[in-house]
Amino acid sequence: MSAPVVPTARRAKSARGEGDRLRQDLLESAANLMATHGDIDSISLRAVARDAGVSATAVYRHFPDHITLLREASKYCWANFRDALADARLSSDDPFLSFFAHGQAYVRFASDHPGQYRVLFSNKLDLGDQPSAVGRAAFQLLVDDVTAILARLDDDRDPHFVAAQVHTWIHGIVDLRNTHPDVPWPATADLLVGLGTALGLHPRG
Amino acid sequence: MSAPVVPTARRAKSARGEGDRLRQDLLESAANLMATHGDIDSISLRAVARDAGVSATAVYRHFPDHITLLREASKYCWANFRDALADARLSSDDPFLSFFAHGQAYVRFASDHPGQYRVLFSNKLDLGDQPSAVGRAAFQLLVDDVTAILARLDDDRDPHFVAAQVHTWIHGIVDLRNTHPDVPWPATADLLVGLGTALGLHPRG
DNA sequence: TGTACATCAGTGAACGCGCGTTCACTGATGTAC
DNA sequence: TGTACATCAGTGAACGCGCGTTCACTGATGTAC
Repeated sequence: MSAPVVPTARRAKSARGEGDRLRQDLLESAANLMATHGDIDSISLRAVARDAGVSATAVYRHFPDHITLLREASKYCWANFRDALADARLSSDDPFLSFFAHGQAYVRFASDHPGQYRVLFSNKLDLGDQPSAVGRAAFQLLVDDVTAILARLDDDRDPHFVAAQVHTWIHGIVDLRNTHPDVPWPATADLLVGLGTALGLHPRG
Repeated sequence: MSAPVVPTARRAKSARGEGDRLRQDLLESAANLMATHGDIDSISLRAVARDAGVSATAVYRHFPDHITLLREASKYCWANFRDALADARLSSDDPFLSFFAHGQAYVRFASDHPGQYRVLFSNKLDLGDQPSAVGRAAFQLLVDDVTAILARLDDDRDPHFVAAQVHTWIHGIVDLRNTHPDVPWPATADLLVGLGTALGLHPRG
């Protein structure tokens, strides 16, 4: 039923005190597997170990069990997402540009790492509070952008509501494109411009 | 790792010539498992058989293998979706009412059968052409609604583009709500009204 | 400077499990004569 | 009307597999004396 199991090259043993390197490598491997596979809880501990070039038992030196490995890998994806958004932060304080840059970073993350994106926003695994804290922070970033834009436009709509409109719509755009690449969707850029127009978030004039 | 395996009540054997009843029951069971589980390709043949109260080998009387069972179950979900939309068809030919009824039916299907919805719109399984034919038909229904509405409004936007806007947005709304029920989203009804307003699809006056 | 020893970063065999699939079978029911 | 037989709708044991996890181990490296 699954792909044939092909061991990758054996990983060189870490030097004395550098044992944490394997931990990072395992998280990387898990994130890569998510990126290609797209579904978090069918990724096996042994597959992650194989991808990292290490025996399955070596994983237990760094994670107490399978589920914790997956949870930590999910946090790792959230951290990547946060970094991608942070990198898009502009020195300019133009709220329209900031909004646009964040939107672009969001869409790019989703299309560059579709599996990781699915882990973040289409994940059934119970992960505790930490990752959703990053999610809330990202949403707050969006609320801030929208608040600044509405202020510039003298628009008295509720920024939280408009931010929720933006998020639900963008998610739909990138999720449908990721899961149905065969369907002839309009270009993402056109849909994003259309979003800004429909929601009245473009600069006037 | 998984839930303990509890056999359900043994199913009574079908009478002579009614062997196809089990086939339907297996599809029902698979759809139910998808509805609770939400992920199609980690549903085992044995779990479906167990849910139907039948031995694993009995499945092979109706489906050649595991993957075909899942594919047929996916088609079954698509048929359910099509029926849900068809039931929403109104005798009225008011395009605004028709659009609203279809939207409501879409959202209700997604919230009543989140697992089946995920199978339709967030599914990685390769299923051939048949189900996406239903998907295209459903999208065409949406295009028809939008075309009629734009005609009434003397609006010259491209109906395909506007329909894609509607679909991406509605998908984002229901998908985020299904996968993140804990997040305090605005009410779905408010988001749908907001969608109609933002996209200029409400009747004038 | 040597050496005994503790620690670190792993390995490999083994377990019991659920899985998909194959195989030979069973028992009820319809049908030909 | 009886009876032999074919067919139907399944069952249950068995297989090899990958899985998560446990266990005893190995070999390199740092450290106390």
